[in-house]
Amino acid sequence: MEQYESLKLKNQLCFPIYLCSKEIIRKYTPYLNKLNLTYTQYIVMMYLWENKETNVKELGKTLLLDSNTLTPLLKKLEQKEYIKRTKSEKDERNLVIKLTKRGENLKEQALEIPKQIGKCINLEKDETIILYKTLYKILKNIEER
Amino acid sequence: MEQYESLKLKNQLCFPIYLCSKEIIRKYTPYLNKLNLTYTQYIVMMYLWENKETNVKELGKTLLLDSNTLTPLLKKLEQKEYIKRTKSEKDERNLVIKLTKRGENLKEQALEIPKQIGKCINLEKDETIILYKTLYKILKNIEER
DNA sequence: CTCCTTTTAGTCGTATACGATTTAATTTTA
DNA sequence: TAAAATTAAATCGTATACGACTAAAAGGAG
Repeated sequence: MEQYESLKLKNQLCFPIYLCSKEIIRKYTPYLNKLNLTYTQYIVMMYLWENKETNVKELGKTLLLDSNTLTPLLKKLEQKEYIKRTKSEKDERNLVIKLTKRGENLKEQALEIPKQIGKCINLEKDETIILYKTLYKILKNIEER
Repeated sequence: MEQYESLKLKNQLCFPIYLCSKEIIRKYTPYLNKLNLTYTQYIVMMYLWENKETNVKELGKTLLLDSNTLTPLLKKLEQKEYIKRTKSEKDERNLVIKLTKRGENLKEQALEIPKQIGKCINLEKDETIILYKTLYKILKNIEER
């Protein structure tokens, strides 16, 4: 066992995670282009398709992103008229983020995407479940320490 | 079963991969700061600690990055005097990338990092192995189609 | 040998990602 | 209730990440 074994790329766990993240997102790109969305914009839209209304703080807590990333991204989504950004009346520090009709309608077109990506990733059902569980375990472990 | 179930964030596989990538890299950051490296610079250094000499093409093939990302990154590593960039004499299209003594020495300090990150991720041995295999399977599947 | 193609880096524009700081609104506390 | 502390979003600077394009060098066919 060599002294620097632990520093070899093939022994890193984060490296294939980093690669998978990049490469899967690359696979999303042609489908997302059709909807005029980037991957990060897409997961914001997903959150809104589920929740209808949110704010920067809440969204950031789910996506693990901060206002420094979200503010410009949300402005872009507003430009595309997929969302509306308005100050909350109850608490003007809060920004209310809502889907527009157009943003809501996009959901229909998006339905094709998970199918296509699933085909690309092409794992067995049980592999997928284990992977999924392990990833969320890592996230839980990391946030703890 | 709801019609839009497949578009919920909790049913996405890429989403936790994307989160894990970001969050693990966030954990790396304080350790990498001590070495004055970013995560991407770190994996470039890892490649060089293993291979001593490379070029943009070869490096990009391993890290799945292109010259548009690597060129500025390598220039920064050269500024820090961790690497040297020189045109190949045999083929002037090729850029020879080599460690400096200083870059080589950094390896010693880096040894602590995998230990610390391992503690953070905190998976069982067999979980790690399965995760690792599944991730490389995804990468293989993706590059195929 | 010369033109054409291929290969390798580099450049440019856009979009995250994030640490650090700022601004404005609200809440707490003395 | 006025000052201090907290909170939410925005701003700023730096560093990827990547599609599209450019420039320069090398290789190959006629």
